[in-house]
Amino acid sequence: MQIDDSFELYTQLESLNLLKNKPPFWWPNYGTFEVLLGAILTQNTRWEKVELSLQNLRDNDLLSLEALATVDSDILMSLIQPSGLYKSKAKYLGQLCNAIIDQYGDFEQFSYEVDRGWLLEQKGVGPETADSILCYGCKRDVMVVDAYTARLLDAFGYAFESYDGLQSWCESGLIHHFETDELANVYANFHGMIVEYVKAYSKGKRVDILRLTDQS
DNA sequence: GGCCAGGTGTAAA
DNA sequence: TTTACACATGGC
Repeated sequence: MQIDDSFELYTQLESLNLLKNKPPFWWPNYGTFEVLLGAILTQNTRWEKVELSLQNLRDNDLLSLEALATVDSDILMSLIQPSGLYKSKAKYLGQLCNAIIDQYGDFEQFSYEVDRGWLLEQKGVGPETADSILCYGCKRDVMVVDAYTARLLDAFGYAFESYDGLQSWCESGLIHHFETDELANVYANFHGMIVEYVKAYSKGKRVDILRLTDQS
């Protein structure tokens, strides 16, 4: 069996109830400033390590735009050390927080006004991080794709040349099946389901798609 | 012990 | 314009 479009994949994933024990819209603290931190900290790093760093920041009252914009960089580095790549991440986080304050004032305004182009201009923010911030932090109708997404679709015989190509395939199959104001939540859950599926049903780098194809 | 994780920036070729 | 490597920690 083949997956013809992303809507078919989406409905198959939904039937597996993969998000039942997850936070709403998958990413912890969806729609808050904390998502922005997680998006940077999780780069090439396991989420459990990000949680350690976030807890360190919380214990030091640093989970705010203003606090992170001014905190001493040595302190920041030591608190996010569990997530690895901590020197770069500390620098990028500080710069990003300062840029947001300069450009938008606060996180709420940022979340309404920021666009993908502005995020991509910031050091340390590539396509996946930008889209994670837009989708899970700013509640925008943007689909995050990543190595898990590519791996799952590879198992169905799909290959994409670029991040944008993969993203377009995911979004275009869904866009006509939902109301415009539903898309942000649909994309958020879709990406979350993909990650959870691949985590649950992979052996090494091979994804077992039988769990999906067996459904129908 | 080597490969990998919810990537990105930079410098060679 | 593509490719290779560094960034850093810890799980398996």
